[in-house]
Amino acid sequence: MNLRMNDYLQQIIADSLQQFDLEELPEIQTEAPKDSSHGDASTNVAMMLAKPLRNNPRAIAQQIIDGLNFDEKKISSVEIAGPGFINFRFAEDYLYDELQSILDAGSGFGRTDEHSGKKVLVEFVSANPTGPLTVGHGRNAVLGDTVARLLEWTGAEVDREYYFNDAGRQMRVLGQSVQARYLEKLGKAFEFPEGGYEGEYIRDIAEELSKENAELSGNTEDWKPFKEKAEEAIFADISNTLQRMNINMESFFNEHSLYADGSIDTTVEKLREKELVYDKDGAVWFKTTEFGKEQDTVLIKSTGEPTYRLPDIAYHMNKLDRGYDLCLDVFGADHIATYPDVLSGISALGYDKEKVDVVIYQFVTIVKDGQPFKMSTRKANFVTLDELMDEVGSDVTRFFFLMRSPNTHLEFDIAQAKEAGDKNPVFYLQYAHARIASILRKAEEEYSFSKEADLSLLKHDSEEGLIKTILRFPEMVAGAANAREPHRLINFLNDVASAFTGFYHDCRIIGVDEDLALARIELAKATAQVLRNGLTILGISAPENM
RNA sequence: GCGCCCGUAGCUCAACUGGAUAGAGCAAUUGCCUUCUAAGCAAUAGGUUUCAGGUUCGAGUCCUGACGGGCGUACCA
Repeated sequence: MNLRMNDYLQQIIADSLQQFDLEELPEIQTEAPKDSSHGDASTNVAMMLAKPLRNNPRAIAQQIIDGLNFDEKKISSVEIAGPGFINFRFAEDYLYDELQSILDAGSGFGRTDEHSGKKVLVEFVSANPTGPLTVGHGRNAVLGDTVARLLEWTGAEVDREYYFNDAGRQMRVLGQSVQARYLEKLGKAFEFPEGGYEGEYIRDIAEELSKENAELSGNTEDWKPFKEKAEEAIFADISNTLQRMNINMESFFNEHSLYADGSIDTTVEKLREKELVYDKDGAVWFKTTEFGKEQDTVLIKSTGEPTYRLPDIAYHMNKLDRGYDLCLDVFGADHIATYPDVLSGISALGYDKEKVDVVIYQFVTIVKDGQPFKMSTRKANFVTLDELMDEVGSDVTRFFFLMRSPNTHLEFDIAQAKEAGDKNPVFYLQYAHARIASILRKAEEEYSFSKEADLSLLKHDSEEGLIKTILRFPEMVAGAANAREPHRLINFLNDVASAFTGFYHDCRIIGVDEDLALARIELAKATAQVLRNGLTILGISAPENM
């Protein structure tokens, strides 16, 4: 069903409900039944009214239908079914009009204006630059980017931001690791740091450095130039990986800037003014018990170093200060603990916590050689996203991370992803698109296109079924955007491809009567358009040939 | 102990936020390329939705309690 039809149905049902003396109108839900023999749309209002009206649902449904005033060009039949559903069937004229509107909207079909005028910031990836992005980061990266794309399609103005911290202990160890490899390279005495980074990329960076500048100090206190070089090289690598995955960040936000501009200090002071902060045992504590937590939380350690919560709070205030109406954070289930504290912090300081939302995804289990594979950047035990993309390309990579609900654990079988064959459901979608493109190329040769297509010739079940399916696209995009669940769109596109295949099977295009052929060509074009638009949202290519 | 997520076909997962007969893909069996792309299609088989209660016209979905798994619960990020 499409959104306009949805609105229309709700309107005429609401009008009919006027006949009952209701204190308040129930929420009118309309939906497309799973089983198309039940019609094209159905509502359950009659059942919901059974209790307040003290009548049986089927009787109420009949009264609602009797009072229904509908346009026969849109609705062809209305009937009661089952326990009290009211089922609507769309008129053919309506389908043809809507099909035409898909063709007219073209690459814009599926866009809605629900969030137009809204500024949204999606923060994701946000891996510290200690090494290349691994398959472990993939779900975050792809999910964040695709949610951003979905929101753009509902009208929002979206910025993508990468948050990082280049000042912590991790980064010091990184610098020292590079330094050690550098000294090793020059044949000098070196000591590899405790818990250092063992990856080959560290040697590469050291190698670079030794070519550029062989005068660096071997003094272990002088690790900073090594850290800087490493950060630069690793960020270049990360940016490159992101670009390969079709991800473009508007900004990189360095946690350090929150110290530099004093926001960290200001945040603590403001919380102290509200008496939400106190000193104990040399540390600074945040009274999270005021917000329902069992314990208070340390904001600044007795060493004087803040815990990550403090900059997190300051960072979110910074985002809201930049005028965003919605700040979305994307992170794995292991980071969930920080989120309530951030909300407590910002709302205590007068910010609207409704403007901060989070997309949480469950862990990815990497399966390699049939076994679960534990990755560690430090121990150089990982599969990078680049390696994966070298094998399967970015389309498959993106698709794999998107095809499951963020809410469930994702099993990523490297071998299966590499097996670029039938096991890869992404090809099913791309294949449907390529097949249509091929048909359209052939049709160019066969038909003159001198007259306008008469869409009302599309009367076959497979034709009407396909039209009804692709019409749901805008509704599906909006639903996936609001739920922040890209996999819904994938499921839908599978339905589209499958409906098209049915049509392809039942209805030939080339070789039939020209008028009918022209109408079917339009339907094929509209289908390709929906597939293309959907794949665009997913950041996946829609090939003309396969 | 407490909190969050999860438990659905042999395997990996859906089920449009409470709807009608729980669906796909792999794997299995059987058929289909002299006609628009067989990376495909058609068909068969596969289920007490972990278990036990409850809420209501109606529960895979909500509530309670078991059982099983993952992640948190740090002066680590």
